[in-house]
Amino acid sequence: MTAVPESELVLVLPDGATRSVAPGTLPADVVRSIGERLLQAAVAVSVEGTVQDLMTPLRRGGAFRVLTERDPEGLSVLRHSAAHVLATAVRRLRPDAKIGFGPSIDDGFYYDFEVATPFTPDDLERFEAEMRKVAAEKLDFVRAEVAMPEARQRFADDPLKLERLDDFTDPNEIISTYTDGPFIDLCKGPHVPHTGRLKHFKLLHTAGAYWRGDEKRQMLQRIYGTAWFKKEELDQYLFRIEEAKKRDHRKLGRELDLMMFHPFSPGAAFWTERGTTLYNTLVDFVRERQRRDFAEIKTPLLYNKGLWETSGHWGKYRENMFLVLDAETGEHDISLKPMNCPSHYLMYLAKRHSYRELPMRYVTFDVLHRNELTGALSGLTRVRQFAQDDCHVFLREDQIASEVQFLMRFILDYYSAFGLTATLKFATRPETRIGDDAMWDRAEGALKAALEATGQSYALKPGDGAFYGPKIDFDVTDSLGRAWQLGTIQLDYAAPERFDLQYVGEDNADHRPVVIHRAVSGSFERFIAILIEHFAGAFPTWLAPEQVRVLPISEEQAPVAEAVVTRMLAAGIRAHLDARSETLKYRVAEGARTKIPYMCVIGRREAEADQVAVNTRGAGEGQRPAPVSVDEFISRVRAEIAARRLTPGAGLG
RNA sequence: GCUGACGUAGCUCAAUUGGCAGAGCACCUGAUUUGUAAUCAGGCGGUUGCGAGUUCGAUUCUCGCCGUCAGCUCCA
Repeated sequence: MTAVPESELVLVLPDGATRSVAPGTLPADVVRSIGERLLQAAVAVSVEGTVQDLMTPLRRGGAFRVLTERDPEGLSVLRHSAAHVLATAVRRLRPDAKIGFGPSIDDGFYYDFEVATPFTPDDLERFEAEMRKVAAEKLDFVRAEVAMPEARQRFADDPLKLERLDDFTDPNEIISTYTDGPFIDLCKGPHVPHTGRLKHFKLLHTAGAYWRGDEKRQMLQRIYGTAWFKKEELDQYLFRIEEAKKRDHRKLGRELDLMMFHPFSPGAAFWTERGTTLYNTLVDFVRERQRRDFAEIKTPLLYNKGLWETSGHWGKYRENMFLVLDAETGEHDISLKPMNCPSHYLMYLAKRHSYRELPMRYVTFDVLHRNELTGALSGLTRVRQFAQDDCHVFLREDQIASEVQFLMRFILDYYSAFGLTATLKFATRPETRIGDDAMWDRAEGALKAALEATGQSYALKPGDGAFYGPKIDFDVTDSLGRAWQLGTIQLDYAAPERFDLQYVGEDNADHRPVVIHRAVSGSFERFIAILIEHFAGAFPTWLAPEQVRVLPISEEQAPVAEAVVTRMLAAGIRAHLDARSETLKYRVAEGARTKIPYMCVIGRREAEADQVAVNTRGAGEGQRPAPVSVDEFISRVRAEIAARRLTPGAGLG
């Protein structure tokens, strides 16, 4: 090894070789020294794990990796550049547009513009066509580092950029601009070498977005797009969007006759007979799991505002509560409950409790109302009326670890019953919080210890906890790979104070319990939406509103078929008869479309032998159903339901 | 709440520049009694989301309201 002057940067290549270069050297030059062809393929480089582009001077040494189209880190660089290409195109066609921010995001990018008249779908097409021109021109992305006065001068005509420049308070911070052709933007990068690298992209839609995410500021016009290195990746992405649309619970919910909505009650579902069966089956499932260790209670739906003043909700969240006029006082000082917590505290307060009773777990499935903004409503995932599997645990501080472990096991087991897996997030003390540091140390320590005892991996979300305590969030991933935040375990030290909750300890003195808020499904409404999309409407037999449909081939078998249905109902199977005067073909097609797990056909042969010919969902068209004795079929389906198997298969036996 | 788009039969969708609102499926009736992914025929079904305005005439143009969707903001 030759001695390297201290001022030199040492770059360690993946194969262990080193290069030493002067600070300020461009990565492009380093890559060229490795190979001209590598330079052609390079998208950006990674220095000590930080992605930077080829035209940003090197300021530090360390592990040096060249990123090509094969490296996923390169994708966000491409997308960010795509945003600049979009802005370049927009400025060509709409020179008056002021430019906001244009970052890369999951699956794509966006750019915000301030324009006098909003964009139309036609504009979007013209912008995309113009982007293709900009890409074809292969304009180099040129980086420049400028001093503040110069930067102000360059962006003098763009108030959005000038405001952005105000954020540069640290005089040592580098202000950089990127130029591609005539377009210049204040931007720290990184970017691909030139616009020609952008090949496979599509503009998706426009939307309004507040400047700097502040609803008090003006609304900008945001354009969303997606970009990929390979055409197949773009096609796959667009295909995935289409598939997701087919599974949309709002569409399937109507097609499968599960629920509906009506303008007279926005944000509240009407559950059909089938949907109600599904809903109740789900609630029964939770009930069964909670039978031993939880106490289900019901509390009132309406409360005087005094309760919300005590809980602290009246001041801050009143506008999200449905207030009811009290005819006697003439005031709106009654409200529908938006959550169950305070009512559980009142139940707890009604008696003196011994340390021996703890942990005590109250659970309630009551209807809750929250007056969500109209623009926030969306199908079953964001509603005004819903129910939670809402539990509050009252416990001693020394029980936190074991309780958290218990609840976590409960939640994860619950998800796995649906074939859903969850990732865990550990959220710690936020900026604004109550309680002293010692309390937070204890709470976070206990939560963390319990988390780690489970052996589950988790991500840390520092500062994302509730204001009253740390929490564990459960993000569930569905069959399309989408993540949904469902379950939560939250430690609460504030509520026991506000409500003056107590228990009598071993020492015969009063002590303050801790409260844990726990939800598993989040809300049943939202959970059902996720289940519909996760299963694409093809529910496991135990959840299916209609589990078996019995089809007599002709009128002759109708009485036998009806008797078979009766036997199935008696065995606890949700069976229906379809003896309509339609062809078997027609009835089978309809049953398949409705995603019934089993269709039992009864012809002359089956009727004589007390058998059914079973069509199993998922076996596909043209399946050759094997005859099974009615009793055998019933016992197999019962076993499948009892085991809550995810896919029907009893008939294939 | 904000920005934009949209709202035609139960559902999915048509309807030249403003000129008699239509199809498929579903539903009803009849025929058919069917051996595995939509049998045939006939019929019912509409104050074109609601309310104003412009016009000889409005599904079509304008305004307001309601709702839905894509986002933004919010989600105790």
